[in-house]
Amino acid sequence: PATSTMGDHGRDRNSSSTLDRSTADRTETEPVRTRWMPKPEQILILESIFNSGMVNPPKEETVRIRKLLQKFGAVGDANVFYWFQNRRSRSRRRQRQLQASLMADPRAVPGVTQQAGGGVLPHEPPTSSSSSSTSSNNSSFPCSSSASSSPSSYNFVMDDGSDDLFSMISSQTPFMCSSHVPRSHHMFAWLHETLNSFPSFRAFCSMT
Amino acid sequence: PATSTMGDHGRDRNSSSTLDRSTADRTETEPVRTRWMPKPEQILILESIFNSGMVNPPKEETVRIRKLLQKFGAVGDANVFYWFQNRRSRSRRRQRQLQASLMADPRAVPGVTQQAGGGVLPHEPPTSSSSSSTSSNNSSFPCSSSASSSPSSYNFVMDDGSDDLFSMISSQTPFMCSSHVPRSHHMFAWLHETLNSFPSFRAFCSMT
DNA sequence: TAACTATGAATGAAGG
DNA sequence: CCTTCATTCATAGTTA
Repeated sequence: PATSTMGDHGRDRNSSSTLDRSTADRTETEPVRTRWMPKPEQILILESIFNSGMVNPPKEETVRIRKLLQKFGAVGDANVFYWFQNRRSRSRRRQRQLQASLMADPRAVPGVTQQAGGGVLPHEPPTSSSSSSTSSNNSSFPCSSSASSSPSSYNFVMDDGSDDLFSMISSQTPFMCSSHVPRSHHMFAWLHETLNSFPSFRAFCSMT
Repeated sequence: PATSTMGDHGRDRNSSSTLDRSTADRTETEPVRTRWMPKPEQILILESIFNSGMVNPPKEETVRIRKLLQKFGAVGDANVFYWFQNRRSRSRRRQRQLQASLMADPRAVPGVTQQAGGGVLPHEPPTSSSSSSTSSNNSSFPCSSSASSSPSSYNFVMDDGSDDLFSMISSQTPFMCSSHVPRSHHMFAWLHETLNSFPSFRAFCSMT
């Protein structure tokens, strides 16, 4: 009872009908629409296909993939479609961000330097040290977008497979968490100054 | 220091085979990517911005905010992005739950009704459910009360121990408004007022 | 120590 | 494609 099987890529009625929450009823025919949770085997397959270069399978291919995945659990065409769409999107964004952060701090090398801090969107390296605000990153990758040649057809991009269940390079860093907690008035001083950089703030202040 | 990975909270939906991407073998070096832990000052700022009405800052603004937060500790754009998204989502959820439980039994409108499992959650401020139209009514900021009246004993003075102030502020009631970029000074109005509840802030301002 | 809570970080599903 | 929402996973911190 999950798997949305919308036959077509396009639309699907499907309104999250916000039904009752809570109460784990024992009732059969559960109305609650739970989302598809791809099983590891399914992810493996999807990931493989994606990394093989088929990042945007046509409908025909999507159906085939779905049938394949179905051997390991219920799944609909839509699920497959969405999966590729999201994978594509997030992969690209991740890539873009990686590039951007790499530009800001060339020191971070692929080896092992990931740490807390997060990134622009998906995962990104820390921000450690005093990275002066130099980053005004732009769109940073010609990427595929330009190739609008064939609609909904193979789009071999050879993503470097930045991440997947298997080639995940564990990166851990000792690193110290600078617990630099500024004194309160220093904070205010700084905050005040910062806020003043907002024209709207100055306007507001002069208004009162 | 093994940090066993056997937690297994939640996870594990009937997965057919024995294979799980999350609880699988973590035999290697600890891949524990520590997650971002916003500092009190950062939370104050984020909360302020959120409560000012900017519940969904555009990318541009997100970067701005990140740079601001960065003064108090390492943080990435993604962290900010996630923070707002979660804040928004959970605020809404609480709202829904509140309303639901309110509909079930209008009589119970306690501020604190600890109950196991299914009760009302901690209070989240009123939210005129998009009553639409005109009246923005209000203006009553949640902070108010104690703070403004008299110097309600804020022993600032101390150079360092004034952190506890932030925890007070951060728990103040917020109000949600439509997810639009207000582009106005509401944000600053709220922030300004909030900050003014800090004697040390006022002192600082009058000093410059 | 285990259960619980709050919340950061993903990711499935849509809307535009 | 992009952005947003809802749900889920994972964990630092707290509590009994």
